[in-house]
Amino acid sequence: MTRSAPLDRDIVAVRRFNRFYTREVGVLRKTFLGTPWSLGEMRVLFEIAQNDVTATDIAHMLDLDIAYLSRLLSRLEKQKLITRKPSIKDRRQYHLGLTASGLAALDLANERQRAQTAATLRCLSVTERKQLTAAMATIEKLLDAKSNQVT
Amino acid sequence: MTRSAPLDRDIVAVRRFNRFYTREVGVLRKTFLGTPWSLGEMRVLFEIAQNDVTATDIAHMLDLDIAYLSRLLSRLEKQKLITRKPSIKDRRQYHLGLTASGLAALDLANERQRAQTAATLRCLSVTERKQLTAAMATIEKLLDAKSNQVT
DNA sequence: GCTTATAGTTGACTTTGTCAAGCATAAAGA
DNA sequence: TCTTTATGCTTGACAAAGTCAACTATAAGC
Repeated sequence: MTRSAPLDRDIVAVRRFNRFYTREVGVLRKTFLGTPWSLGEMRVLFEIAQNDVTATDIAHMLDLDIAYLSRLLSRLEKQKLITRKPSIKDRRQYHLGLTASGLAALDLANERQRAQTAATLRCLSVTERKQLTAAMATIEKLLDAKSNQVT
Repeated sequence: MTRSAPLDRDIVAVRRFNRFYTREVGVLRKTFLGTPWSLGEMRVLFEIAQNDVTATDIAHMLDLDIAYLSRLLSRLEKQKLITRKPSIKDRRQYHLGLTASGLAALDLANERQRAQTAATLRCLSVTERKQLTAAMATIEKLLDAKSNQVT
């Protein structure tokens, strides 16, 4: 298999960045930024906050196993972070909603994440921040266009 | 708490990129690109391939719990991917090494990752690829400088 | 009404990950 | 040399994450 040298170099560069960035972002792996909740719980709370969703909706959006999600939701309900109201239209479904505690948990996580990002950015000058966000926009644009082509 | 509007915009931009990129990279979460091994197993195999390492070395490099690692290594040994030779100098230690199968597994993962990256890049023009890698280099440079300041 | 599809639960299981206790060996100090 | 302490690794016990198959209840198509 013959490879073009410049493409090879680019592949190496991209893989290098992937490793770098997963390490960079990976801080929030275990407990979510010092909150008592995990990243998974947070993502589920976030989806529930968006709109009127069911378990199946969330499973699709977050690519979670429905069985795992069912137990996760039970736990969240036991912790009084969410409510499950049986649907009237379809009695197999439950409409999920946040409680006040659930909303507060989400707000806390949001603020923690904001603060962490802010701490990072404060070490940069205005010019550097502009460079950073421009570079991020460039990557998003190029990779998004790519995945549209693939799909 | 008063916030500068430009900083606020940058924070939003960075968090947006974080979500974007974790989604982008997140494909390799469960099984590693269709190989029968997990990301964790691959990372361990990768470290073992580097040089003459012990369990403690790997635990430090990958920030893994030594107990978890011990079991993971047992599993890899049972699968004939690695060897554990007792050290002569220090009889508490084991020198870890890859078997032929282990090396093959690593090669396969490597090639899969390469192929995936290549597929992404092939959708871009040479100019776009240059823009992409330049943007990645910019981000690495800015964020690495940042974390050096913090530390 | 019968069949099939869908929403969700439950049981059984593996993997990931953490913590504490324990064993053997090595290193340091008396 | 003998004791103490530190180190490398294993094991037990546990919780959370995640998968798969079986199951119940309801909905929808024919």
